[in-house]
Amino acid sequence: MTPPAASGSVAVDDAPDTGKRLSSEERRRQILVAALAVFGARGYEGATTDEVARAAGVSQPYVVRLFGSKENLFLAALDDALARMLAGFRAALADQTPHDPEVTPEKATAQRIGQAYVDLIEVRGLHQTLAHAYLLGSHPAIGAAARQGFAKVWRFFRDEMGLDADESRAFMAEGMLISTMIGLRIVDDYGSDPQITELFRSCFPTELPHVLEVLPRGTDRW
Amino acid sequence: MTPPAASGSVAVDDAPDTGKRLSSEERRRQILVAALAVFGARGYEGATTDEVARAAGVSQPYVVRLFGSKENLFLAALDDALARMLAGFRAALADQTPHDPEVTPEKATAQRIGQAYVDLIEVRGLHQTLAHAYLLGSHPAIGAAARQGFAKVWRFFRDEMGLDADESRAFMAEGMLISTMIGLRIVDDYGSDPQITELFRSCFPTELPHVLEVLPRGTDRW
DNA sequence: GTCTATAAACAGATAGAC
DNA sequence: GTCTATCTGTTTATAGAC
Repeated sequence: MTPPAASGSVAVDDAPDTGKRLSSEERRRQILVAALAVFGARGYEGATTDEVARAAGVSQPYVVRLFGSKENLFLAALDDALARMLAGFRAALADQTPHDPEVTPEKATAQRIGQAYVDLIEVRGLHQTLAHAYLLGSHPAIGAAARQGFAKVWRFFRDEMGLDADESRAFMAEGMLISTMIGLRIVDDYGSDPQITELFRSCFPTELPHVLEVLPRGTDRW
Repeated sequence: MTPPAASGSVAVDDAPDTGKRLSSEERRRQILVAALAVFGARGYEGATTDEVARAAGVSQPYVVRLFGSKENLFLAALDDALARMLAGFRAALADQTPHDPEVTPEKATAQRIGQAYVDLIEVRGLHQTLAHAYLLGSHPAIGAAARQGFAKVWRFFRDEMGLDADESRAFMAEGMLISTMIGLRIVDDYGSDPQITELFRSCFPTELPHVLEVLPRGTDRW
C-alpha cells in the first residue's frame, strides 16, 4: 500500500506504478504530468525535483537523469502546457456543433474557445505553470521561452482565429484574469465573502459549477 | 566607490549608504524597496534574503532580524505594494484636472486610473511582486494575504470608483494582462519581432514611450 | 530503465559582539 | 542599529550499482 501523501505536498492522483519498468517516453509523460502540478502550485524555484519525482512515483535522481536538469524539466513542462492549450483551442475552433442561432458564428467560436480555456483547469497546474513562466521574463532561458509561447498564443488569435488586435488583446486579458483567479485559489474563499463571491461569479458566468468541482478547496496545500 | 553590481543580480540604483546608522523605520523602507525589486524579478522562492540585503546595502542577517523571516518580509512587501497601488488609484480618482470634453467624466476617470496603474511600473518590481503573490494561492499565509489584497482592489473599483461588476472585471482583466507583459519583459523583444511589437502596441496605446523608457532592456537579468 | 548513496552548494536563521 | 561567524537543513546533480 502506498503511504498517504505527506501533508503539505502536491498529491497527484495518478498514482505511482511502484516498481514497474516503463518506456522512457511513457515515464517522461508521467513526469510531465507531475511537473505541471508541482510547478503550478509552487512555481519554478519553489518546486523541487524531489517533489516532482514523488508525485510521479520515481526517484529524484531519475527525474534529473531523464530531463538533464530542473531548468530543462520546467522548459519541457512549459512546452507541454502550451501544446495542450493550443490543441484545445484548435479543437474548439474546428468544432462544428450547431450553436445558438441567436449569436453570430464568430461569437459562438469565441465562446467555444473560452470554454476550452476554462476546461484546461482539468490539467492540474497547467494554467498556473504558464502564469509562473510568464512572470520569469528576466530568466535567460525561461524568459525567452515564455515570450515565444505567449507570442504563439497571440498568433493563434490573430491568424487562426481571425481576431483583430483589439479583440485579441481583450481575449487574452480575460484569460490572464482567469489564470490569476485560479492561481490565487479564490475558490478557497468562495462563499465565505460576499465580495469575493461576486467577483468569482462575474468571472465564470457559465462555468461556475464546473470550476468549483475541478478545483476542490485546499488542494495543493503547502 | 561602490563595486559594480555582480552580474546576474538585481541592482537597485538607490545605492547602499554604507556604514550609516539609520532609524529602524527608514531602514525598513529601504529594505522594502529592495525587496520589491528582488521578489519581483525572482519570485518569492527564487529571491534570497541575501540579495535583498545587498540591494539595500545591509547584511543578510539584519534583514531577517528586522522582518523576522523571509515570509514576513514578503508579506510586508506585498502590503507595501498594495498600499502604493491604492494610494495611486485614489490620487487619480481625486484628480480634478480638466479632461477632454469629448469623453464622459466616467471615461476620463477610468483613463486616469489606468494611467496610474501603468505609472506604477516606476516602482521597481511592484507589479511583478503582486503577480507573484497572486500565484501563491496555495501558500497558507501568502495565499490568504494575496486573496485579501485582490479583494481590496476589487472593492476599490466597485465601491470607490463606482463600477459595476462587469466593468470591474474588464478593468482588472486589462490590468492582469499589463502585469503579465511586464513580468514577461516583452520589452526585451519589442522591435525585433513584428508580432510582438503589434501585441505590445495594442496593450499600451498611449503609454508606450514611457513604458519603454522605464523598463530598459536587460534589466533584472539573472 | 531505475535506484541508493552522496557530494557540493546554498540559504535562512541564530548567537553574540560592537 | 548593525555586523561577522556559523549552524542546520535543503536541494540539485553526479557516481555507480542492479
